[in-house]
Amino acid sequence: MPRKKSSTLTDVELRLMNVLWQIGPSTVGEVQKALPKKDRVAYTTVLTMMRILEEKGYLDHEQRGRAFVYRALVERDAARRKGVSHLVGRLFDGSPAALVLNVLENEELTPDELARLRELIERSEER
Amino acid sequence: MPRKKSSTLTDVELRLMNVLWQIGPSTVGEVQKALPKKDRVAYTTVLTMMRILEEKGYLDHEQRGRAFVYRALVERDAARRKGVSHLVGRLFDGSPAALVLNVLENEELTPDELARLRELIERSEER
DNA sequence: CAGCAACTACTAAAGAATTCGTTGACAAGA
DNA sequence: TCTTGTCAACGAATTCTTTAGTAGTTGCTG
Repeated sequence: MPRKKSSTLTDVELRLMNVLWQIGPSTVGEVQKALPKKDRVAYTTVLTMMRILEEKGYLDHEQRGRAFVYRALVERDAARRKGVSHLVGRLFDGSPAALVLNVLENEELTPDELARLRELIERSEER
Repeated sequence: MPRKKSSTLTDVELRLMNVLWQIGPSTVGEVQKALPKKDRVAYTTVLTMMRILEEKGYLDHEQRGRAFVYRALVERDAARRKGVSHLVGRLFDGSPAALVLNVLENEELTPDELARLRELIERSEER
């Protein structure tokens, strides 16, 4: 039977969204030029993806001169939250704490980062 | 032109892998019955997915009587690490600390969990 | 004004993911 | 033996994802 539309941004979509989040509302050409040379795709590919992203409700555009200026409708932070909760649901039995534990155990954090996290936790514990 | 094969487990694949990680090596029938009724799929669907997962190297099987007993070749923890680093790369500029911060800010953790995380951090800081 | 450059719209195409049906083998029981 | 149930193999059908070409428009430049 059919296949369900993915509820999250795909990798390629995310590459484009990341550009928009970084440099703000941009035309297709600007977005394409902002892509790292490593995985730069054709102009028309970016164009198509932008159209699709707009169809999916992630983007908006308005005309500026002859070009379309695309703007992210989804905030980066919202996308992050969604991505995290998706991952937690799929791989961590719905337990955010398990995710954090996994990261702390497997990734090397700098002393600075550790200190900030500890403070954040301590503040949470006070309440 | 073409599309690249996804380097991570897809959602549907993950549903099956989760079953195998939970109940251990199982036949197709056992896996299917173990799926939550909510998103249970047809027997042959599970069969196909298991075959694909095996092709992709995530599973292994051996004959037991007439049935195949499938076994996960990828540990849950490895999949978790991979999932996390994928997410960090796509959404958190490669910063695991940013991910942790996001979780701590957005998810409610129990006092128990907070305490455990704090201890883990304190121990990391000592070294 | 001819021609190039930038842009959008439309089209296409091919691989990937997902879901099952059909078929045929085989075994245990009536 | 015939039936019923379990199982794997195969492949069909459908949608999604990703990439990009072609055509046509418009504006700028020499």
